[in-house]
Amino acid sequence: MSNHKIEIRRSNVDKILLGAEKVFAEKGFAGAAMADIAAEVELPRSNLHYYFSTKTELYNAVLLGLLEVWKQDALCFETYDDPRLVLSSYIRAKMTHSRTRPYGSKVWADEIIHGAPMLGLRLDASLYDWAKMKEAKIRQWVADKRILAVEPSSVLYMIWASTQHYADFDHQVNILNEHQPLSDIQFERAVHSVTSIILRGIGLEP
Amino acid sequence: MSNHKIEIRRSNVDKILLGAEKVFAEKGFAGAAMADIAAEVELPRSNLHYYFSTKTELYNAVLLGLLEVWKQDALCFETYDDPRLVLSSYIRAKMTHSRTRPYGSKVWADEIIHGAPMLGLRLDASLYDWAKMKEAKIRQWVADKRILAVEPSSVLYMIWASTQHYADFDHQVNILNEHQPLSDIQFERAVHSVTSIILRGIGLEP
DNA sequence: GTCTATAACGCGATAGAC
DNA sequence: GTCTATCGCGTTATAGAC
Repeated sequence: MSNHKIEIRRSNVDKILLGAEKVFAEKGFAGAAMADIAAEVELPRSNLHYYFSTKTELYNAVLLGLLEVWKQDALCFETYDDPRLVLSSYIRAKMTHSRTRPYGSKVWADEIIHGAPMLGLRLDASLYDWAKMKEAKIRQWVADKRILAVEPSSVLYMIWASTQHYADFDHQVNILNEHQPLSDIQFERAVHSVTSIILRGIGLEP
Repeated sequence: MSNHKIEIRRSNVDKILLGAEKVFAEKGFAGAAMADIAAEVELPRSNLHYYFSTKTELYNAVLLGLLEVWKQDALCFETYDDPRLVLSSYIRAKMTHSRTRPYGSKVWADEIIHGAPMLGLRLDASLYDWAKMKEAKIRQWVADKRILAVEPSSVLYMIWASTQHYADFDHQVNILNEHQPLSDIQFERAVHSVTSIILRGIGLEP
């Protein structure tokens, strides 16, 4: 295949993945029609089937891409050791993705809420060891009396839930913000609030 | 209509609403077929249409019932004044509903995530004044120096997100709990963790 | 690689007998 | 009030021309 054609392919695939992320976020897997996605990316329906033979395959490609993105957010657990630094970096990374990839967050939430019918056992394989490592680190901080005696899983869940809320429930957030999306300043304030409540909540001075 | 028939109607309507809540939670609005709901409640499809003429009407009935349930959880904002008492009561009420009505929580989350296409402007009408009253109370606590200077909306969002997480993302929670639903004891621990992190996070000794 | 036409199917909704 | 049969639409996926 010529370089030119490879270029076309990559550009189309990327465009389709991003458009599909938006449409799946807005309508859910069952509610999203391939025609909707085709309209979003301005390509004919059958062109989508050329790159992704079924809707399920396209949806799975979107999900797998997101899994990679989420994992990046938690690299700070490996690079740092100080609980204040690790957690504030993690919260900021997740909040930033809630702002830059809100559709992705919604697709992910939708999939988990419905019991991960597509991810299936792959979720288990991706999630378990990854999350247990984070829990172990938090548990170690507790053992070393660097933070208060808290349930590690609860801390993780509160961070996931609180940060993703700004993406997944943005409709509600906007209503309560006088029907406006949060400004950059308001968003920065939200990052600060979530961070300081979590840090202080586990016994750290923010 | 005779009392007997009224009884049949009420019993059937309740059964359908509860079964529909489960199926909508598991498959989403578009993914849920009337046949699925009919199978769940063991009634013929057309019987459902007798009570709820369209799928949309049934779905709306489920949503409106949930709105009432959620509002009940926040009554403590009116009955108490002490921030510690109000917030711990609210968190407990919401956690309890996450445990007893997980399907309801998921239906609600699904609807908001997709931009409240069915609730539409009714969400606005139900949510705005209701939430602004809670924010005002938190803001007053800050003004009276009973809690730290926090963003009232962030506190609400963290409570909503953290408590609902145990229902909406139970699939993930269960995976990380060795593929078991949380036991009563584990759940009680989770309530305690969320409560103490939030309270301490805004400057209260739990 | 792109696009049109169509096959095959699932689903919501209703008509009408009981 | 209950149930069976059916209509008609929307959707996925593919076959095949260009």
